[in-house]
Amino acid sequence: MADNETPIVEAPRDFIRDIVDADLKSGKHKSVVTRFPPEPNGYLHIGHAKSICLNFGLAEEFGGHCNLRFDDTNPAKEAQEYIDSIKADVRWLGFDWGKNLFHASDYFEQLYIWAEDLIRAGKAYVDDSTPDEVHAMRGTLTEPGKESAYRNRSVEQNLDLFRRMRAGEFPNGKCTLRAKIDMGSGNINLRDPILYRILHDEHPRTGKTWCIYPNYDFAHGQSDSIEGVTHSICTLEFEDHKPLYEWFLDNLPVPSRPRQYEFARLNIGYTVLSKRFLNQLVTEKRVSGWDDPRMPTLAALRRRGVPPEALKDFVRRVGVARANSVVDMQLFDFTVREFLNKHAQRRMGVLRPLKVVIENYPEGQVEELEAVNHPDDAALGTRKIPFAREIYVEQEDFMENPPKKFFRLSPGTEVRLRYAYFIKCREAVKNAAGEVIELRCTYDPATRGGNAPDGRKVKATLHWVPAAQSLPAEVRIYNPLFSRPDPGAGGSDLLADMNPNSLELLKDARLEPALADAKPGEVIQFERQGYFCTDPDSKPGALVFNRTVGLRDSYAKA
RNA sequence: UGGGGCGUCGCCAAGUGGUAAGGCAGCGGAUUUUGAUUCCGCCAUACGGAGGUUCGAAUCCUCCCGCCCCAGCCA
Repeated sequence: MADNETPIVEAPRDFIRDIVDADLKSGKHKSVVTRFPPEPNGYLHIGHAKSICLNFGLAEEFGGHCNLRFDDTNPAKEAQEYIDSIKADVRWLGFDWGKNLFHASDYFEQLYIWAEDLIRAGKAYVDDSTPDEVHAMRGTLTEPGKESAYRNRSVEQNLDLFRRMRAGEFPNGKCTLRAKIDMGSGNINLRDPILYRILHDEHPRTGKTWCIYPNYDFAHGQSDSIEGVTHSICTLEFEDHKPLYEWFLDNLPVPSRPRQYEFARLNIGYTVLSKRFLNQLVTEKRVSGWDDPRMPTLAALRRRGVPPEALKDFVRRVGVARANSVVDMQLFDFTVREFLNKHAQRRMGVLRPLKVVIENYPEGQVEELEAVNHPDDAALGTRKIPFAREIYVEQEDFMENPPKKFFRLSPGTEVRLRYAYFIKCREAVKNAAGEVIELRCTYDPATRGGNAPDGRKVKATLHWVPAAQSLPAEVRIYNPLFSRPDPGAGGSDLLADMNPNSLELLKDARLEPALADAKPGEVIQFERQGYFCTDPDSKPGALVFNRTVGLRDSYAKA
């Protein structure tokens, strides 16, 4: 692409940006501070990309900063592997948290002090109820809860018990620290929420320092406040937690007053964005790993060849709003194709080869034909492709008894071989089973390069590779992981909704020789097929390519 | 039947009292050595429904309908 072709993309507008804009203009805040707060209990997926782009994007657009903060308050589920992958994924997307890397665990001591403050103020108590009792006394959606028998312990006793919880005197589940709010609230989060639970688990960062850990509600808002976060942006399901979020800010001597805003999480047709479920797929080995290219994780999209620029553009096009929605996968495919069409070099690869013998082409002769690397960007140069008597074309480019609108090869028709010659099919050779295994064709030497001096036209141009000089390769085609647009809908089993044909392995593909030099991560268009990149499994002599996305195909659709 | 949200074209999504942006998808057509790309054109008398206020409503009021979230010592 020419350097001067920097696309001018309009800054997105949405209700959150409007709020930030207004807060800055009114002087409520002099700069914006956001945060992306993942829990390191799995890999990031495309839904997180929306949050990352929103939070980091806001900081960039309004000249503030965005913290990367790990919400690591549950050592039972969290691991270093996830911390590492999350950092790699955020960087891959092109965002930089600079010095602003934090962890909820950085604040464990401060949170503990604040918990004691609450106890001293008579606003928190240690509850010895069992988990079952807590559950039973919480009430239901329509009935109020009941107050715990331990609710009115003295401040001294609560302090003593809480300190002993911290000291490790009690086993997991023996007791909890609860806020004393309102067991009759219609908002269940306000029915004396649990603040601390006992967890004798090793924490990825604090090791064995703690055996009591704060819950999300007791950690999140205070962490935002400590960091001076101005706009704490989360998804809709946390809206019910906002009164609690504010209750802590109101009742604790916190250093700043962040405000929470909620937006609708991203959903995409034919896919599931749930860390819990993705974790299950990995654990049960239904996919090859978190980066199996069929997964919606950022690691998988990267491996599949999706450029981060395309992902960001996708998120921009989806927008930010408060209405639950399911975005068409076609929009995602579109953004990927749009970027790749502009940037990917062109090559030829035959996915399902059919041998073609050009009977009037001299035996043993090989010539080099020139091909352009990008039809719209001459600066990307050209390459040579060897042409010989035996070549391969795509099986689907031949039909013995073609329907009306089939422009490709069939007995008697003439087509162009891209960058090469016109060829005419004389005969289809079949095996005992009646399958076409070879085409006998003739070529017109006068059409070298692809144009006929007599001006005659052909209706199709086919891609091809030379038989002897092409490279064998395995090509992996990825289809949606689910066979229905709304997997799991109506309570159906997610596993049962999985697409049995999500992975197609084409082990006999043949690629033009120049593809031996394909660099890892470089995405290339196989003309008339789609965009592909080498997989980490690829080795010289045993090439493996992933299909990032196919080309639009108006013929196949018709 | 408690609390909190949301309902604008097949899918997203602007619009916040002045007479329905845009994108994807779809459909025509032009160009094309990728049935790709590119380019032109078409695509909501209508904003969940019913009333009401107003000169005027998707935008305000009332009632109704539908969908989503909440009863983890998960986040």
